[in-house]
Amino acid sequence: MPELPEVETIRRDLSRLIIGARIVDVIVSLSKFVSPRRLFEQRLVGRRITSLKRYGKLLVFALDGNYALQVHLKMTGQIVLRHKGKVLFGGHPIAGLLEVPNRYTHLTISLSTGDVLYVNDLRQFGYAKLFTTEDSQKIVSRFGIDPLLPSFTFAVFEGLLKKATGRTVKAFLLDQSKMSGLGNIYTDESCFAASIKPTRRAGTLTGAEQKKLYKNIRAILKCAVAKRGTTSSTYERTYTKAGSYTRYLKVYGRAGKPCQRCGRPLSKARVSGRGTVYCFYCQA
DNA sequence: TCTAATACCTGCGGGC
DNA sequence: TGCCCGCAGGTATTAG
Ligand SMILES: [Zn+2]
Repeated sequence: MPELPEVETIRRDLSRLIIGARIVDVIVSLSKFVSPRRLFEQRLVGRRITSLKRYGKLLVFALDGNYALQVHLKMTGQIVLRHKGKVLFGGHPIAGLLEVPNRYTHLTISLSTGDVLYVNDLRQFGYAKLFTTEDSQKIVSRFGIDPLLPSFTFAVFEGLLKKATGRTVKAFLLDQSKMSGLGNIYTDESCFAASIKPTRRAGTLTGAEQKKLYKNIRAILKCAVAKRGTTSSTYERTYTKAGSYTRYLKVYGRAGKPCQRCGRPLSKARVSGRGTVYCFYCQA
């Protein structure tokens, strides 16, 4: 589900409402969703939320008392904040399911503001893990560079490519230890924009192709963040404005449909274990 | 050490 | 209608 732009959208929406709030109650409905299972509730209650940060696709709630709560939404996770009778919604949309809590709610956190935070996940791949600040920092430091940071220069990108010459471009872009934040949507979109087949080996890219890929990754992610990401649902009776990047998608979800550049039908293949859409003719 | 395949889950839509 | 299959915005872990 959510990739960098969608997680960043959640982070921005939530930050305004939860920073400074204190956790007054915690309910765990699926014990394997959280860690540590035994002490989770006890350690959280009474903490104040001091910041909300994003590392790639991971959200980190910093808490006073030297704790950090890491929440990953994986494929189908959502975060919903009940605020003054309405809900603020982020992550993977489930059509027609706006009530909270619901059968996919695994974690409920009540705040001193009266708001309630729900973490839902249909496929249960996601997690909420509580660490000390130091342990959390250690985990996050192993992540690849965030492609939206100013420090992610072309030289850095080139260096990463050199260390993965044998891998497909798709596998390389999806590898969160190289860069963190790209997922299946934005990987395919970046490859199309750069006219590179996702099946190409990273080591076969020309200098010009490397540059084009780098530029398009940044441009696409920036645009997607500005558009609040890619979401297909509308959100009535909520505070949430839907993500509108959907209408900019050139290949993702368009297999068999005409390529917007050459008009021929887009191809679909399995690359690096993921459904992959590309134009056989426009992408070299 | 590197790369690829598999496991983890539930639900949906298409084909028979 | 119901059953079976493949597929879904991710990533630890395992296997080669
Ligand atoms: Zn084309």
